[in-house]
Parts: sequence; C-alpha cells; structure tokens
Amino acid sequence: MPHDPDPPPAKRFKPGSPFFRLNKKPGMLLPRKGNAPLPIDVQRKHLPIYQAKSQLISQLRQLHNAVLIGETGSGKTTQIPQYLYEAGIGRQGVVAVTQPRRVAAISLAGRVAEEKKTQLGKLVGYTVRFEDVTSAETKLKFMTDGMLLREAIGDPLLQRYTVVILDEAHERTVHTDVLFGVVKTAQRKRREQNKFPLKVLVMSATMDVDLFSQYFNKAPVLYLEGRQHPIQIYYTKQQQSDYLQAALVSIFQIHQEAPLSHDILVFLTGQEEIEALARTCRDIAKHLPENCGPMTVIPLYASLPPVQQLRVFQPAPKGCRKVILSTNIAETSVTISGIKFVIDTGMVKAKKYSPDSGLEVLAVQRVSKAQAWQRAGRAGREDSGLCYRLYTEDEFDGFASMTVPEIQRCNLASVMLQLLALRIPDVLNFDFVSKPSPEAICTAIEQLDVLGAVERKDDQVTLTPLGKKMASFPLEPRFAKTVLLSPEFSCAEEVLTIVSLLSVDSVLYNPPARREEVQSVRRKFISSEGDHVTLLSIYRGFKNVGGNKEWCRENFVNSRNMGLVAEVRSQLREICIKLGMTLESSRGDMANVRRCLAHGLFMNAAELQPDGGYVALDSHQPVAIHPSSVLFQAKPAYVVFNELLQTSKCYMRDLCLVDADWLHEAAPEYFRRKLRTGKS
DNA sequence: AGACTCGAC
Repeated sequence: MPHDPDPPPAKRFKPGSPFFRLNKKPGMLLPRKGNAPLPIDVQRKHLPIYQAKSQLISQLRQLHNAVLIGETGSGKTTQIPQYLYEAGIGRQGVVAVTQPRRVAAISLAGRVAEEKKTQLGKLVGYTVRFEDVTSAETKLKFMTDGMLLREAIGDPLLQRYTVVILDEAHERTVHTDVLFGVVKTAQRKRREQNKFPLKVLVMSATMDVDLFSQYFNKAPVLYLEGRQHPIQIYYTKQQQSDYLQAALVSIFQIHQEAPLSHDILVFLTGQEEIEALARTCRDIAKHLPENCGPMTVIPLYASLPPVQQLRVFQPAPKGCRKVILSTNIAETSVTISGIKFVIDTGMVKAKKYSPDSGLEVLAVQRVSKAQAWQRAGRAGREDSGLCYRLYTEDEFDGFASMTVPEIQRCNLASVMLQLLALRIPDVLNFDFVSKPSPEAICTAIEQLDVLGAVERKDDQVTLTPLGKKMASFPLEPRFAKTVLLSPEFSCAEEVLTIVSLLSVDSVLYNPPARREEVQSVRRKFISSEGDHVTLLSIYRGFKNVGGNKEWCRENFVNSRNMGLVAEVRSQLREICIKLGMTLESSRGDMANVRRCLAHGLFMNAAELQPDGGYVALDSHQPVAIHPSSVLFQAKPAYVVFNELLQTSKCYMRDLCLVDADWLHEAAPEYFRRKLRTGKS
C-alpha cells in the first residue's frame, strides 16, 4: 500500500446511530449454516410474522385497504398470502401479489408452493412476461407489476382478483405507481356497481408510508417486526472531495484490520468507474505486506455477462478477502450473502427528465436517505455488520429523504398510452400517488398526438384506432408505431427484429480491456447505414449459427440478451398476426427498412450543421453522435436516433441514416411547425 | 474526439 500522508478516511470515521436494534427472542432464529434445516412448516412458525398471525388475519378480514410495513426478513411476502388463503379470505377469486422484478415473482411463488406442499402452477403460481405458470386452480398468484397492468387493459375492474397485494411499494417503480391508481379506480367502480369488493394491501420495507395511507383514505398502517441484524454506521468526519480515493483507502484500511473472512461491498456509480477501481485495487493488493493476506476483487454491474455476475456468489478461497465493487444493482436486484462491510460512496448514476426539452439526462447524483439505508442494510443480512459512509453526518442530513419516484423522472408517453387504453376518462387529472408535473403529462400527450395515437375533443383525450393498436404492443409508442407502419414498406420482418433488439438490454458486450479485439471482430457486421442495420446483421449472424453460444463468445454478443430478443420478437409477431398485419421481408432492401424507421422515429431526427455538429430537429439543441455508434466517425446529413442521453455531452444513441425527404413525407405538418420555430 | 444506473410489458 502506498504511503498516505493523510489519515485514511476509515480512521476519520465517527460512530453514528445504529441501524436496527437487535431484538432477538429465544427460539426466533432461523437455522444457520451447519445446522440441520428444520422442516418447512416449523420454519414458517419461526418467522417473526407468525407471532402476529391471528391479529393480522382479523385485521385483514375487516379492512378494504391496509398498508403493511415489514422489515427485511419479516416473511410478509411469503406468509400473508398464505394466511389469507388459510383464513378463507378472498378464496372466491385470486389473490395477486405484485413484484417489480421477474426473478422475485418466480422465486417467491416457488417458495410458497413448497411451503404449501403443492406443485407450482396449481394452488400457487406465477405470471411474468413469456411465462405463465398458473391454472384454473391457482388462488395465490405472484406476478410482475407490469404484467398486472397489461391484464388491466383487458379487464380494468380486475374482476378475477379478490385481493391485490402491491409488494415493494417503497421502490416506486413506474408500474407500481400506475397500479396504485388502477386498483383504486377498480375498487371504487366495483363498489359503485355492487360487485365483489377488492381488497388492496400495500407492502413496504420502509417507514415512509404516510403517502400510501393517505392515498387510500387514511388506510391503517400495520407494523411487522423484522429480523435485521444491527448495523453500526460510521460517517466521515470531513467532507471527501474524491469519493473514489476515499473508497480505495477505506477498502485497504478494512483489509488490513478486519478478519479475511469478512467480505466488503462497495457501492459505486458505473461500469467504467468500477473497472478502473478494480484494476487499482488489484495492483495495490499485489504489493501489500505479507501479513495482509490476499484479496479478490469482483466487479458487479448489469451489463456483465451472466457467468461473470455469478462470481459474486462464490465464496472467496479460505484466507482471501472478497471485495465486491457494485452499481446499485446490489441494492435490490442481487442479494449477496456474507457481507460484513458496506462502503457507501453516497453517489448513484440515475436518470433525470426535463419535460420541456424532453431530454433524459443520465447523471451522477447524491443518493436519498432511503437509498443509503437500503445500502447499509446489505451488511446485516446474516449477522451484525458495519457501514462506512464516505460523507459526513451533516451531509447525510441534507440528503433527500426519499428517492424521487420514477414516474416523476421519465418520459410519460408509454404511461399515458396505457392509461388511455385503460379507458381512464380524464388522464390529465389521473389520481397519481405522486403527480408528475403537468408539463411532463402535456409533453407526453403531444408526443402521442404527433404519432397519431390520440385525438382531442374539447379537453377530452381519447385513443384513435391507431392508438388502440399501439397500446396492444409491449413497446414504447414510437416503436409500436414503427411496427404498425412496416407493412407499408414491405419490411415487417426486419422491423420486428430491429425493434426487438432495441427493446431489450444491449446485445453487444464491450469489455473495456479487450476493445481492439471487439472492434476487429465486429467489423464484419458494420453497416454504413447505421446501428439499426448493423444490429440486424448481427441478429442474422446469430440465427445462422442457431444461437450458438461459442459464436456469441467469439463475437462479443450477450447470448442471454440475444435469446430474449428472439422471445420478444415472437411475442410481437403474434400480436401483429392477431391484428391482421401482412408480414413480409424486404429481402435485403435496407432502404425500405430505413424509410420505415424514418417514418416511426421522425421525432428523433438530427441534421448535420456546417460546423460539423448536429442539431436535433425537435428541440433545436446541439447533439452529438455517441462514440458507441458505428456512425461515430461518419458525417451523414440526416439521421434518426433511438434516444438522447446527456452525459458529458448530449449524445444520440443508435443512429440510422435517412433522407431528408423521408422525414418530411412522414410528418409534413410537424416539420413545417418545427422549421418555423427553429428559424425564429 | 471519445462512452453505457436499474428494471419491466
């Protein structure tokens, strides 16, 4: 370790308030590793929630709405659906339990089926995209919140359900937030129409549930004790100007002082930063004194191939410390056992949205208090833990208490299309838990208007026949429109592939350390017509070898995401067929494909300027070609792009070369208007 | 001249 003139931040930490107090009761602990596992019905009785079972049941029997706070490990999600069923509450229909993530819905259903000693898909089942493991017998149904939202389009009153449990509500995903309004409306309408009442339970892991309670007419709040171990929090005594340096010093401070079996989890902001810090850590670890012990450094972020992601679960060899450098993926999506230390930089990379420019900005920002607690909690899952916060307690006091709900940070075009498809009469005044700004709502409606999805009659907004078709696709409105236009250009098959490729995470794997290798391998797919055509030829290559994994590795293609593309494509294709569309291939005529993209994505067009830069035709702001684009070094006169992302500059991502004429023929009125405002 | 937080239908 290099000589450090200043005392390391870890030495400058002072103790803060403990997180949760340990509240052990005799006989209340789950078996630990090494103990013989208890029978599953005995395990159920050992959960903290079991003590409250009869009280809970009598409460839930009476209430139409309740908010449940359950700390981590309280067992609320697995037990409450079973308690309801066992008490005969809601048996006339189905109890739905929604989750923000697919894996959670699937694994929870598996766990509950096991506890009920039934086969998955009978009494207990799950529904997520591409997978429906339910039957006529299913009474307890775990599902993604997005899935319930889709179902609501066909059945706004949610008539199959007697109870809807909105779990992980504190995460405030767009889907959960929209569902709040959907279940509230369904509840009211069912009451008005004298239908079977709908019970709604909101479950949260954090205490800030006033908002939820208020939203449901001051619904009672029930508390459940959890089984979180105590976590000691330390703050820095002084502000840190360089959180990466502070993290580095803290890692090695802990490494020198703590037993090697204690793993460290560090929260950072992104891939590049993580890879760089990993390199630095490995370099330093090589030159440590012998009494220090070895260290294995494992990066963790979403775009890492699955094999490498799995490395975080492997225990380090005995006598070696495991240090995990992670994005916020480890806050909720990936749970790693055995973490003793959390180092929280207090920073996160997150999207912001400015409604007037319609621009999504990806920026490194401060976390919220709730997020900081969530991070700290990752240290106390099996045993007591420690969390080093690389900021002062005063700084922490200045953090926002909750993360701004996603619905206030994103483009609302999809949400508005969905609400309109749900036949909500007045979308402009929809009863959101947290209202997005009126500007954001108006911008979204205008975008839908320009796409021809809505019509306005004296303050009322309704879907056009085209809009209704668009809503039937699980796609952003502009992609849905592009698919619907594709038969006119005889290239539906190609457009389906392209849209599928764009609607999943990137299929391209770009390990920074092997950049030149990646570039040379990728050369054979690259098209001067842009990224869409390039992606199309990669997909063809993948199909030609039958999805061969070896081929994927050689070509730096993410095979998991590629597999997903194929699934999305066949789902979209089925919807097209149901709508009676003619699906043709353009047989290599890429001009038609690009023309179709121009017609669907005309709102995302940019024009080359005499100075060599670009200007977005919609907002008239200067934009640049993202370095990841195959057109990065080219200077096409006109392009359409997938999205704008502001990082160090305002970048266009995923570009397609187009003719100016195509844009004008796509939306003559729109461009006449844009050119006028552009000149003035 | 230079880059990609996390999810989901």
